[in-house]
Amino acid sequence: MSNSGSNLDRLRRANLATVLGIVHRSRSVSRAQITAETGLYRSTVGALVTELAALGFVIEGEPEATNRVGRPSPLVTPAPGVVAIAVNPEVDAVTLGVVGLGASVEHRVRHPVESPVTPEQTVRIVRDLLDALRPGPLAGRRVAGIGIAVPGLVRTADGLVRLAPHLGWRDAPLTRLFEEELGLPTVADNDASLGALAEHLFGVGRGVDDLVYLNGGASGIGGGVIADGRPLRGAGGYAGEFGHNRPAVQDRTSERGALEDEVSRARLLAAAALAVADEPTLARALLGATDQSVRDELARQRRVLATALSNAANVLNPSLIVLGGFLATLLASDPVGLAGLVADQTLPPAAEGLRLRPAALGEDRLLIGAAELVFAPVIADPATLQRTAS
Amino acid sequence: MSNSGSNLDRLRRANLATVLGIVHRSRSVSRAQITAETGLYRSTVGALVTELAALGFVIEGEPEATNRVGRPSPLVTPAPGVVAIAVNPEVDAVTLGVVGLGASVEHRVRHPVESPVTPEQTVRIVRDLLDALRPGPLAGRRVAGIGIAVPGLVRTADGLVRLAPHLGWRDAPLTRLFEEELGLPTVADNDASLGALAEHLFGVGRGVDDLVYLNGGASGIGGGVIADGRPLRGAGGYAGEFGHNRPAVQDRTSERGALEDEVSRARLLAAAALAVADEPTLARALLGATDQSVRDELARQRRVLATALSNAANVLNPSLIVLGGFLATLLASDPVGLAGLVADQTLPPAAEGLRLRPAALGEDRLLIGAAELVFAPVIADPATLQRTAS
DNA sequence: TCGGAATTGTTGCGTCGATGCACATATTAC
DNA sequence: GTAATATGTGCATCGACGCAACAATTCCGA
Repeated sequence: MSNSGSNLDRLRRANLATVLGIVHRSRSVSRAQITAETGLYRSTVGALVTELAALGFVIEGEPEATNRVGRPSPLVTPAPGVVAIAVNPEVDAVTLGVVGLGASVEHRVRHPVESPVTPEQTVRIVRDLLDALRPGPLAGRRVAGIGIAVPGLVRTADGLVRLAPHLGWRDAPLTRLFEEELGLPTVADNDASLGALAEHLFGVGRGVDDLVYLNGGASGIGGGVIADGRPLRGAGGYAGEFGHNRPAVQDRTSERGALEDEVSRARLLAAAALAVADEPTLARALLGATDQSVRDELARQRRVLATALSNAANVLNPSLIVLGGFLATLLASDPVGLAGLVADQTLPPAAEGLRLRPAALGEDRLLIGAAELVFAPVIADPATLQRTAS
Repeated sequence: MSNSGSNLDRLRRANLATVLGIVHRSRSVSRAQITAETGLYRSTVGALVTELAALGFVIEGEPEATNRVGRPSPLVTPAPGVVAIAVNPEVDAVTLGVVGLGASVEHRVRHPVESPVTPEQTVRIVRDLLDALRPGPLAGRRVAGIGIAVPGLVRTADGLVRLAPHLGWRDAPLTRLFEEELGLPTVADNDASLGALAEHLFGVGRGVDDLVYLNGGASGIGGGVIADGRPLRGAGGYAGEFGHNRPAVQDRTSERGALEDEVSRARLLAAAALAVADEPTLARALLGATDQSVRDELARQRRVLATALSNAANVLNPSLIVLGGFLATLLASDPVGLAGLVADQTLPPAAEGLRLRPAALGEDRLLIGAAELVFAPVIADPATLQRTAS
């Protein structure tokens, strides 16, 4: 109730944020490009970049060799001194990443576990991993905070994990635990929402302001939405749960009829007669199959998926739908066919501008998304991050 | 590519916009309240209000009689001198409204037509209506522009009506026609999207930043979404078309299976054995019915609607779903039952924070929404609107 | 090889918006 | 009637960006 007005301080902070955001998203830009993109004057951009450099966020390097007249403009790049810790607890492992500005994943550790971890165990594992990294990748670096990609519903306001069925978590105060035990600012969000964010900023969705991301994994279908260039979170932060939607299905094969009951990795494994398989293996088996039953199951799942995607397209009118995990395999099994099914059930004007694409970022996706969560407030107000080393 | 930076000009404009926005949404606030809400200093708010008054957007009136110590703070209210023209072409009439800041509908004219109008006829009707109003309600007022609520898909970027099936319009350059013929800046959007905006700002959705609005009319079901306090438009502006979605339906009664095929006013009229009826008549007939077949049809439609609403709630996680038209009647026929069906199919955390409510604004809704479209840029930059009279 | 054109960094100054103090003003409480 | 409280008003100050002039660096053509 006391902050909608703006003053010189905020003006400065907003411009610092704009410049740092450009450097972050572009990974490397000349000062002249920043001038053009912001519309600010040369001298102002100079001062802003100098301040960001003094704060340790960017470094000014040698100009790029461009073949144009005029004085070369120095290249501004993210400083390697600031990193975020990205954490992704899953049923079979806890993955930790050290991610710098510009979404550079500088280190990744996968810590396998035999049974799903508790929140407390997750904290301990992360602490041990961080202790091990401190002499190496973390030496002399400022840790801006910890970002956690949770396979479940996270109340984003306070990082309470309301429900993570496959981990067995329920109303777990995850970020509070991390902040108390590790003393680092911690934020958490749903994994698929972070995947959407990562693909939007650094993947196939670069420059696309309205996209839907759907990921198919062993534990179901998760999703995230970018609307008008910003993550769509909803009132509590639970938005994007496409997997639990009930689309119209011609020949229902499950009782509940939710998207993730009808379109599932388990059914694909069964159709391909595989017990367990990693994603590339499953994709090869499915895409190379000549067996009619396999192709029928692929076609059935494509039909159900198409209706769900059309429902999303009618409501959200994205210009891009990004598919990850086995949903990318479903797309690859018949890209034109799936796109046609979607177009048939989508209002023509909305269908016109719609593309379907496989996700691009691979295994770094969730780490980049989780780091983005950490960097967002830092970029929004660079001056607040303390200079004290980690 | 040259505007993300901010400067003193923008700072001033942003603060003017903030203050005018507060006055617009609150209809009447004291300067002290503005000071508290913006966090700006007294003297700054004073200067801003004075400038807005000089520009003719607000007036400072007598302080309200509050029983508190201290010097009374003058009341700031929207000036009646600035109005928007709201237009809503429908199959059987063209409605025009004169709407002031603060969403005050000062005048409304309904111009019945025998057959659906063309875009060109709409322009002519509006011109004639405006000519008639000029000596009266428009005398001495500045017209900020024209906002059109179209029952169809509108490409918001340029106001091209891609498809308005019930009017028979297709790729009609509506706003261009208006601007050429009437010389007033014109904007257009889907009617339900504007309904959502109006309910968010001045209806049941006041203060709710994440809501879904669904309206049931004779021509089908339209919808609009407010996400994070802003209208969700999508890439082209076609978002919110819930009516064309295909939710899972237990006993499908239509071939296509779209929501608006299964949940329709025509089926309710048939069940109530009415040929034609206005909304209150239909509501009375349905809610007072003891006939089992009527109650069965209501229950059937509620079941289908519940699945569609759950799908929306899972994806968008709103804290409020607003139902208008005959959908409000469906809600009224069993509020607890419908809410229960929705909760059953929605993820528990998302269902927890979700309310279902009937729409509040009545027949002014679309006019207010359309006027909002006109006022938005004016509020964002008050200094641009010319002082020249209409 | 050299000079002109083009582009961009650098520096100092001007402009302008918000702030905060001191003071004036208006109301309530006692 | 006086004290306390809250708010409007005028003025000096601070600080951020824009601008103009100059310097630096490159390309290009004679």
